[in-house]
Amino acid sequence: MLETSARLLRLLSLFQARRDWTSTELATRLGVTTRTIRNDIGRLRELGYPVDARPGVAGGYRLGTSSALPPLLLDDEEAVAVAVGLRTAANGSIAGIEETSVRALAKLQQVLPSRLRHRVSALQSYTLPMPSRGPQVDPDVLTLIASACRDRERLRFDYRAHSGAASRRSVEPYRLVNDRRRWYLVAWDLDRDDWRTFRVDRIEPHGPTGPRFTPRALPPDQKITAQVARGVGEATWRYRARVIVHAPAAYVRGRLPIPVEVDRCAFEPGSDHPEMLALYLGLLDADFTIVDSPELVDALQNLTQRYQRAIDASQQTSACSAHRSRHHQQHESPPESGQS
Amino acid sequence: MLETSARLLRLLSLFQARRDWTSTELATRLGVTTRTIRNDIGRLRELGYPVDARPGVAGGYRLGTSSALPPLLLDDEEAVAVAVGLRTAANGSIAGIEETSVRALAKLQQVLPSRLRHRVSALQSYTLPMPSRGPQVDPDVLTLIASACRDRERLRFDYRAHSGAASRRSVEPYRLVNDRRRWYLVAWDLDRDDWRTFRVDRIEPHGPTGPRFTPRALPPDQKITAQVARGVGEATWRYRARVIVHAPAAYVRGRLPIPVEVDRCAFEPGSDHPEMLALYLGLLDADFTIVDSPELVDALQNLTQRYQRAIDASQQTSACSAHRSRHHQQHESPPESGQS
DNA sequence: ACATTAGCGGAAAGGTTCGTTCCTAGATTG
DNA sequence: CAATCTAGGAACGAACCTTTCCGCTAATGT
Repeated sequence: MLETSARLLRLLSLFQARRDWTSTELATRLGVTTRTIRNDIGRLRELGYPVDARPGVAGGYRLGTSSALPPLLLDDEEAVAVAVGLRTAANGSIAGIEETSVRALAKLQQVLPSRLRHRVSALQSYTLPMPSRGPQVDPDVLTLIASACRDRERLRFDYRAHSGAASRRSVEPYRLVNDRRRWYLVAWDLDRDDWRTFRVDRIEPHGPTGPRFTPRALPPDQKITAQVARGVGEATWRYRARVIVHAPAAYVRGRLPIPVEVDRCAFEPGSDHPEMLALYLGLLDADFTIVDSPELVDALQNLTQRYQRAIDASQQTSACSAHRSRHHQQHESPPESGQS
Repeated sequence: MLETSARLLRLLSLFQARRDWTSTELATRLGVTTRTIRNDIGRLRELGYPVDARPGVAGGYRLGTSSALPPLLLDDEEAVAVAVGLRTAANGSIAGIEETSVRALAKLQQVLPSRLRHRVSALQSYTLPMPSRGPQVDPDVLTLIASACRDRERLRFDYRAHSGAASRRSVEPYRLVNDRRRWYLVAWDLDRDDWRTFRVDRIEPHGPTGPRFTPRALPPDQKITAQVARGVGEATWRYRARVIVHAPAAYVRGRLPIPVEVDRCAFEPGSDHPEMLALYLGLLDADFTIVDSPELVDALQNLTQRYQRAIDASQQTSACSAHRSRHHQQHESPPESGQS
């Protein structure tokens, strides 16, 4: 009866690759009678996957939308696309689905053939994704931790504390929490015998995941719950400005996919950081005026000055080598404006 | 023996939800004997899904990575995350996988329960995604066209020509081609009786897809092939600059996830538009010098001036109403710097 | 070293299911 | 009206599935 199961899977796959199939097409492709196909269709329906059928010369079978998602059968390229999409989503390009993306990514990563895994990381390294302030989180580390949480496996890593000192930790990972661009791991620290919260960007995993553990009761209070309650779809921004753009509303709407009040050209974009906002506004390719947002004005001033310095320095084109030596000198010391 | 097929599917699902399972766990969950589980594991292996098994007290079963991707069994939230991720990927946040993302999206969209579809679009509307120059393409339109191509169904839409005049078209869609941020549809125009290329952002679909058609031979020359040959993973940027950042390489690497030559702090970021590059550099929060890239210098100058104007206008805070009237006046006319 | 836990797989029994070959009926399109 | 599809019942022989036993091997922890 292995044949039957395989055939059902292939049927689902075919229905996802193309929408309409006649029973004769399916029969020849799977090497069985049309009667068997008919039986299989019945089986699929019994399994909960509704198959629409239409008689007549333009008829055929078609997989309908069920209440539950059928198994997805992806080919190599599509799998890579999904993985890459999830990684960028996990990185915070859309507010509210980071955690879920990481979970799905952990699921996919575990069954992803290694050759595809290489393609995913290769693709990502060529990417200049969502600009972000603050340190980047390695998606591999993220999925590793997510898997460990899911499978309840101990985790060992080096942790750079705020002070800069590194320490080796051994924890039981429980939750991965996302706040704007930052990721936190809530875990039971085995050495300290207490709950700790770690910043994921400071975690450097060490060795394979350890043995499985039996979960403890999570602390009831915690801001974990608050974080989780933030929920899907609730976009909250840290900064919000009111801006008037000197261009038709339709023009603005065409460039920024956010709701803009018509015939006003005034809108209130939000962002996690005023500098980000400034950059978005720069993309509008239209003049604008800021209403009541001193942070944004500051950010603009900051950027303008920095750009001006870059322009001045670059005008003297032969300055290349000189600058290079100057930078070498700076190399060991942190930049003037450190990360927040 | 529908039971058996359903059980295999559930087994796969369980293996994706958690990694390790003992046969007793699986047996109680599925309501069968452990011997049956053992048989099922054998079946899975015969189907090509390798199941690792380890004896002993810490042992159990675990789905290994096969050469082919097993069917993905996602829950609601994960499905939404995948859909959203694919949409952003299709929108061009990563070079080279746009077409594939749209294909996968079409596949997913067709089997996605309607309640999830709503959640996806709801989430997207809260998004301020990849900043982009040029008009945005509606992902719904994109997937609709992709489905029509795949299923060989006629398509009817209103098309805004470059001149602004709208016309109703009826076509046989063949290929969806992506060039940087733009999407093109290669189709056979039924009214003109010839091949035409349409810009997707100017397409407004009309009514459901029409009857199926038998495919014609695609023109052999065409730049279609060249576009397709661009292939996955080959990241080509339109502009490329050489920049020296006055900060440690580690600092830069932490903020931009791209390869940076160590101890040089010089790197060559690429982007589709010099202005984009300028904005990315602005996010580094460190001074930089441009080597040999006049376009980038121009872009910087452009931005600086625009920001300066915004700052000047915003300093006089009471200018709000004055500007508002000025903008009203401009409202019907396009902005000075139109879209390219 | 020993007990415990887990997977491995053969054999046999019994009931069920499968795929096929027929056939007729109903719906839709052109 | 003819062609083209799906729908589904009947019957038959072969194949398959689940279960119950059983002894075996391999890893782990005390």
